[in-house]
This record gives sequence, structure tokens and C-alpha cells, in this order.
Amino acid sequence: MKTPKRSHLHLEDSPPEEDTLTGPVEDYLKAIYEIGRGNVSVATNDIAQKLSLTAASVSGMVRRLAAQGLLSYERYRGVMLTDTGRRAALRTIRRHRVIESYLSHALEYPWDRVHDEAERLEHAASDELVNRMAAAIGEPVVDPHGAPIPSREGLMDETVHLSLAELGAGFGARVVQVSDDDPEMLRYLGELAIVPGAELIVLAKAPYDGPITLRIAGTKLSIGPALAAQVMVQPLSDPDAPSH
Amino acid sequence: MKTPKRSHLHLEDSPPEEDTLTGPVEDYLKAIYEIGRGNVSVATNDIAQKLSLTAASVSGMVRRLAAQGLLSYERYRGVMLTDTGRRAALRTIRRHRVIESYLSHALEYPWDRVHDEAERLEHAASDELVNRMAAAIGEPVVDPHGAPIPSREGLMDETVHLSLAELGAGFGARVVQVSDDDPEMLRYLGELAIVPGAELIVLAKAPYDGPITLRIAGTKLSIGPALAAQVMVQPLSDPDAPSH
DNA sequence: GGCGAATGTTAGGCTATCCTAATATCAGGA
DNA sequence: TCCTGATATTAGGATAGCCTAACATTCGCC
Repeated sequence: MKTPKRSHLHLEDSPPEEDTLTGPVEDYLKAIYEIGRGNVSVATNDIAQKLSLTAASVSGMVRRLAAQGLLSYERYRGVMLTDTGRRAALRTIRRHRVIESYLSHALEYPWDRVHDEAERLEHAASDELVNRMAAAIGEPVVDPHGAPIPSREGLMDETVHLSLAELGAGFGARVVQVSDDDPEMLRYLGELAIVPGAELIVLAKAPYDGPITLRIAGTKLSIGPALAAQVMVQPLSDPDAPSH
Repeated sequence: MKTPKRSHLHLEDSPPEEDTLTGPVEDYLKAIYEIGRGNVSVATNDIAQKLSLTAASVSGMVRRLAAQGLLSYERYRGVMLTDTGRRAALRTIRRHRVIESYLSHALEYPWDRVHDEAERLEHAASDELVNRMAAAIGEPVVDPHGAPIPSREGLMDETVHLSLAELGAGFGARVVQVSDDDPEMLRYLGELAIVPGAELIVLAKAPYDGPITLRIAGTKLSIGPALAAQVMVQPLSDPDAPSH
């Protein structure tokens, strides 16, 4: 729906200018993808916040990215990735998540530290390396935080999950994903055994944004709604699920 | 974990500027170390050639590095690493060689491709990652090309080896190291079984820089002196003498 | 012992990316 | 409709690295 006009030669999706993206450019594309879920218009200020840059810097960069055909941009109207930009973003996301998975599985990195390391390596690792890493650990489909890994072909599971905060009392669910960018929070979640794959049941929800009480891994505990909102879950079939 | 240990250095090497080195700066320091074997004055033009930059660029950069205390520099007189610079260089070299080894051992990278990948990763990998990689493959002491790996403490075996071109006819030797920056040459050496650890005997040396005939892995072959100069060997104690 | 070739440096410019400060546009309430 | 706060952009400048072209220094040689 939005492939922009590309004037000169028809050489765009073949091989060349893909790997010439700089680290910062990859970061912008990834941020835009993650904010907009891939195909929604994104505010420049949100990009600035996500990347910890000033809005002015983003305005400038976004103009250049548009000139390169990586996104479409109308002043004061936000930006949207083009197909080319989206592919580049997904390639970077794949690198990041494969690297995280590899560090975790093959090198026993603690899950609260894989993100920062991957953040730097994702710009330096070749596709070949990333693919070898993926193969070495059995082609994982999610990273250590449960985030889906785009395929080599650039396809990613876009399922939107319920957050634990939205789950009603009495419901059982399996943790599918947790937010990955706060190491401290990750350590805490790990201590609580709130990790992807874990099953839980919501025992009670205090009103007015009160704490949520749940049983997980045989333990009963309470967490605040802000934390619960960072935990994505897949409800289990029955409201009266067997909590084992 | 480290306090300065060398005696005659009391400048500011305490906390900050260690990890703040940029990729290009690390490349300069590494190149200077490798050209000068660590403590010899190095010509700016040689640095330029090694890094494929113009001499002018090197003059400028070298001035900045001197201002940062990473090397000492006198115009028209070449450059020498300071202790700080040497430590930084060795850290980068360690990263590079550990990464090469890891790629080769753990991910089955072919030996002619590890160099380029490591060249990019060495600037992005943390010390923790590098140390985990080293541990995972048994703390290797040489990289896949036979080059020594500096220890975590920054010490490296500085033994200077004989090249195959310098070995007299009739002498036996073990290959200890080959030059690592030409993939094509590495593939060729691999085909000939000229790899670190292999034993060979020089059968004949044609005069006037003529070809060198040798037996290796049960095969007789001839190589030119330019190639032989890229192969470092340890003579075997064949007639009488033990190695030095 | 001076001169030209070899070597090395400075001058001036370019790109990418970031910043701060000033300005422009948009959108919602009276 | 108009105003104002929120949002976004431009203007102008900094830094790191790189380049080419012009200039400076050193050195080897007769």
C-alpha cells in the first residue's frame, strides 16, 4: 500500500545497499517498528524517547531515512516504515533476538544481561553468524524473554497478547513474554519465577489498580499492576484451570 | 579488579577511558601494536597502509591519540604506544583472537572467514562475553591461525618465529602460525595442509628466491617464497640441537 | 654537504550524528 | 473561532573520522 516511488534504477531489493546501514540507522528502524508494531504511523517524539535522543535529532534523521526510502514521512505527521524499512527493521530484530537466545543458551548469560550485549552485537554480526547461532541452538522461535524471533525470511509472529494486569481473577494463564529492557525488573521477575512458559493462576485482584495476587510455581505472591502490565500471558482454556 | 602495576606510569589510567574507546581508535592501537611488536616506534605511513587509510588521516588521529595519553608522538618521528595504549591494544587483540577461536571451535566457521567477522565483533563484544567464549572452548592460547592470545591480564607470548622462507633445505619444522588477513591465501594454505601444528620438512630451496619444495602431511609440494614468508615455523630438533 | 626522493604534516572540506535554542504547527477547550 | 499548551521542526554548531592537495621535513647519496 505504500511502496514509495523510487526513482532511479530498479535495483532495490537485490543485494547491495542492505548491509550498508549504520548502527544508528538500524536503531531507528528497529525503534520505529517496535513502537508502531510495524505498520502504524509513529510520532517522532516517541522515537526520541525510545532512543534517548532529542526530538530535534530525530527530525533530522527521519528526513534522511525518508530520502533513502526506508520510511515515509510527512512533516508534523509522523513516520511509517516502507517495505524496505520494515525488512531492515525485522532483520535487526532477528539479529538481536537470536543473539540474546544464543548468549542465554550457549553461554549461560543471565537473562537480565543478554539485552545490552545483544544491543551492541546486533550491528556487528553478519547474517551468517546469526544463522549459525540460530542453528546451533535449534532454531529458537522466541528469545529468552519470550519475544518472537523473525524468520530468516523476515516473517514474525505478530500476535498481541493479554497482559497479566488484564487477566481477571480466577483465570489461569501461561506467561508468554516479559518486557526486556529493564535488567532490574528482569532479575525481580526471575526471582518470582515469572518467566516465559510458567503457568499461573490469578487468585485475586484488588480494585482501583491494587495488587494482583497469584499462584505461580506453587507459590503465592502479589505484584503491582505496573509490573503485571509488563508480563504478557496466554490464558489457559478454563477459568478453573488445574493449578497443580 | 585492576590497579596499575607497572612502575613508571602515574597518569590518569584509573577509571574511565578504558571502554570509551571507539572502534577506529581500537583499530589504530591494534595496528600500531602489531606493526611495532608492542614497543617500537612506528611510522605513520605504515599505520596508514595497514588500515587502508591515507597518511593524512593517520597524522590527525595520531595527534588525538597522543593527547589522550594512548601513545607518544613526535612529528616526523613516528609513534610509540604508552603503557595505557599497549594495554588497550592487547585487550583488543585478545578479543579478536578469542572471537576467532570461538567462531572456529564452537560455530564451525571456516578459518578463512573468522578474521573478518572478528574484526567487527571485537569492537562490540564485552570483556565478559569474550571471557565466557574463552571459557566455553577451554581457554585457548592460540587462535585458529596460530597467533598467541593475550591473557585476561594482558600478557602475550611475544616469541618471534622463523618463517618457512628462512628455513634451510633439509630442516624439519612444525607450522606454528600463518598470516591471517588474506582469506584466499588461507584457503590455499588449508588445501595444502599448511596449518598450525602440521609438521613438514624442507626438501629443496631453489636459489634466487625460487620455489621451496617440502613434504607435509605425506605430500610433496612447492610454494613460492612470498607465500613461505607468511608461514611461521618452529624448527624441529632434527640433527642434534634442541629448540632454543 | 647539498639536493631530490621519500616520508610526513597541515589546510581545508565532507558526512554522519548528535546537541541546544528558537520557531513553527497542531489540536482541544472556551 | 481563537488561544494556548503540546508537539514537532529548523537554525546553527559540535565532534569524530575520513579525504585531497599543498606544503614541510628528513634522509640517502654522490
